[in-house]
Amino acid sequence: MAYDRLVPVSLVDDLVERLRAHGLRATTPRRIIVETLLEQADHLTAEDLTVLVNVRAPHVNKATVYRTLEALEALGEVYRMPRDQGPAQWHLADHAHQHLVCSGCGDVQEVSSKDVVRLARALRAAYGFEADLRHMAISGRCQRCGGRPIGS
Amino acid sequence: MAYDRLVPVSLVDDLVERLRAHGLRATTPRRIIVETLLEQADHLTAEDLTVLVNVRAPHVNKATVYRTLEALEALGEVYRMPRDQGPAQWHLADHAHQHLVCSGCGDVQEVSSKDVVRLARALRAAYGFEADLRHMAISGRCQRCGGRPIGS
DNA sequence: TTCCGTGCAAACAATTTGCAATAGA
DNA sequence: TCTATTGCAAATTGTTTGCACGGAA
Repeated sequence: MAYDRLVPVSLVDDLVERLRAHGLRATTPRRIIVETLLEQADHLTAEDLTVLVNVRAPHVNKATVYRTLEALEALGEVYRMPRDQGPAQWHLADHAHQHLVCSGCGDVQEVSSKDVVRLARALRAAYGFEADLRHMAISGRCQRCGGRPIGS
Repeated sequence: MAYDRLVPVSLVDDLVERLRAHGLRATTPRRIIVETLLEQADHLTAEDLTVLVNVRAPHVNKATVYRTLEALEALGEVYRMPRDQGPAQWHLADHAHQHLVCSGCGDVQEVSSKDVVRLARALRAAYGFEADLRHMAISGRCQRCGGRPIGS
């Protein structure tokens, strides 16, 4: 491997090991995809991820990236966040947080609020619904966009 | 008009009038789309809506339905709810409610909780983010699906 | 040796767009 | 009349799939 590592090998191994624990094979493309994913702390699209992966491994195909993301999603290791327009964004599920999605500029801000936990408790009590707090997108206007019309 | 009205004409007029107030024309296709939308209290996809509209007006095109929904969305009259898989669902914005989307069976439940309002207040205070509560989808597991794996 | 995972290309689903004809103001 | 809106078809975008080969177990 000729490139610099931005993420400890152990973290990559850890995630790849979890793939193997579910009967999936630890292949080179998957290893590179996982490593790239871990380097990018925040959200990115399948397309973004493919481009980044291809810097290191030009032969790795878009379809493989999709299939790997799908596999990781099934294991609960990553989340897919569909958006109003454009491709879905993916992010690691390794920490609980919520997304504030601005309908003005499209910016996504990660937050964490104990009021979210309270809301989840209320939903469980009232409807028996187990809310997944690591997978929550709240639409609205960020401070910068305020009341301005979309796209300005 | 030969078909039965399930929705008061005034409601349709009202929404069509709001289109006109924004410089948009009150055309027959738009009127039928709006009327059909008002009849369907809950969520439906652009495809669903097109089929329903075509029962009355077979010539109205899918593209027109999309363009009308887009126009109504820009006016804040309807909301688009993108989903993990499959087409987006649309609903009227005439009442505030939240969506509990079950990742097991795909079911969408409408709820309303004062804890949501509390959460919105907290987000405004902490981040200056104006959450749009009429446009909120919470993922998780409904009571029926509980801990069962997806698809079962 | 077995068969899962891959690259490639083609299919697919949802949505958007270009354009000439039509119809609202 | 003037121009927004429409139907139609084709283009785009994002994602999934079929298949034969290659590599992990």
